Amino acid sequence: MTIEPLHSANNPCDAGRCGQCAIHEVCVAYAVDTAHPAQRPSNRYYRPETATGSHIFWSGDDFRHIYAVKSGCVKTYTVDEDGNERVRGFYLPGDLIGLDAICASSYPSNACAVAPSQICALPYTQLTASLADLPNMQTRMLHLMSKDLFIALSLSGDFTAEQRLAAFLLHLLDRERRQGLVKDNHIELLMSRRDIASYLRLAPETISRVLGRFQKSGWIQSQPKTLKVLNLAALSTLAEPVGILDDSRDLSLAA
Amino acid sequence: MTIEPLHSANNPCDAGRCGQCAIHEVCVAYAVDTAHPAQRPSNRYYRPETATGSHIFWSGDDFRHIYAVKSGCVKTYTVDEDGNERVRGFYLPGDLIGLDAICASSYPSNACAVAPSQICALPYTQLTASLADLPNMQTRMLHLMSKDLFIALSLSGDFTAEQRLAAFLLHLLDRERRQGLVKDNHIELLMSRRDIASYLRLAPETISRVLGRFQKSGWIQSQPKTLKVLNLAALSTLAEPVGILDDSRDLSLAA
DNA sequence: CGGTATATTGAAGTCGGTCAAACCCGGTGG
DNA sequence: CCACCGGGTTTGACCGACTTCAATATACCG
Repeated sequence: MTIEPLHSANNPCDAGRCGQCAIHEVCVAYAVDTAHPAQRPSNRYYRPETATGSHIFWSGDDFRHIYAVKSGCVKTYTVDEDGNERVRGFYLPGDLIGLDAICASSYPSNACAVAPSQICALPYTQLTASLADLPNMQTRMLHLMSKDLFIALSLSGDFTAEQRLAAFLLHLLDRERRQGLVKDNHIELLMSRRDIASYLRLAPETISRVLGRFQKSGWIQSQPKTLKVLNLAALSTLAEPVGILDDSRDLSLAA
Repeated sequence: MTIEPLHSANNPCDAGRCGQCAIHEVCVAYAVDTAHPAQRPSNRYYRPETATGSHIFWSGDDFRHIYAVKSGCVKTYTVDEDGNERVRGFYLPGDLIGLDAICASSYPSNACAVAPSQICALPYTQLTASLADLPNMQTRMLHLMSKDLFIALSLSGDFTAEQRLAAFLLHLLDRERRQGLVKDNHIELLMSRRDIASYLRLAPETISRVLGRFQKSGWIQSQPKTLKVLNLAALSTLAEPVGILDDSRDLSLAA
């Protein structure tokens, strides 16, 4: 179930900034441009770089756009009445933010950059219009939503702290590897321990402890902002029950 | 963000069994027929009733169809190497099964009827073809996937047993109410305690205990296969942090 | 009816959470 | 250059919610 790139070699949009974007081959925003070349320049969705901590939208804001991540990392999160923050998802280059808002009139969560990020805003109405024009893009859209659903369902299971963290690390490694960012199984942790903990339904202390155990076992080399995987097999075995590492499933940039 | 019914009053497909189906107004299968009237009879997707315990597909089966639930209830579940079963979702009339397989070549879970169920099988290729023809249907499809994603993300949070079970019961009540099946806040529990427990990441014993507590508080009247909600407000307050009860979000049949 | 699966109830155990203190590291300013 | 500061991270001790194990009760179905 492979997907062909959405662009053609001599597409007029390539003149714009989109064509130079690292992820344009798999970008839905780029595809929208391709469908509407009359509306050049093709970088009309492009926004200035979003700084760490800046918000893209807030919970309750009117749902108007789907956001495509070009670079960096974004988290979505909710805050309950006691002020507890809960991270619902991390979004890396190629991901779309706001898909869980389509069934509503407003966003169900806040979206905030956890690293300097480049984001494109796609008007939802225009996006759906383009989907009808471009069968390839419709396919890609369904794939992206299916992927998100699959990951959410997989990770929502009842696993040990070790299993969930192992799965998370391997998923990150896989994503970064496909972006060509990985050298020697070296992962860059763009998000804080606290955010990882919240995402995995664990306490930050637990993250520290588990990483400590992994390190003591010689499976990883842990540093605050980066992390090196030394024993992929051990982590894979541990993470297997979570099920998001199945190779037949393309959960990467291109999915 | 309301969606108009997909059928027109004098649609030729109404002659088939689909037109008499209780959920045809919101059924994607019905919409596929509407898009291809030449291929009548319209009930070609219809399958004989699936008995309780019968499987619709198995994990690893080639992904070819999306299944639409017309009546009854289906669960999807995985089994890890230790034989532990984990329920990933319950599917009620109007729901689509297999959306998390779109990004893969095979189904990631087993699907099994937990009550006598009527199921329609939609070939995925034909479904995507129809999506391009019918803007309304594309919208509906995106809504359905968004809804599933939203629910999965919401329920995947780290909540107490009480919160999760309250949210589950209210969600069930809401769904059954919209089907017109609810009389006097009386819920029919088509699935077993064990399945509910697995779905909510709890032990079956915990389900019993919490239901016992709810009953002792006078909030519900609990019976093995049915359940009556006596204090909706109390349950709603409890379930609020889970967030799947937001009225602005149409998570029902029609979403 | 009896037999089996499911549901309930009780007692003991465990994993991860909470709370508190120590540590580390980058940034600031003297 | 170094002392100080403040967030994030790490580590330890204790605690609590849920699980597990075991026994009983109830419902279902031939």
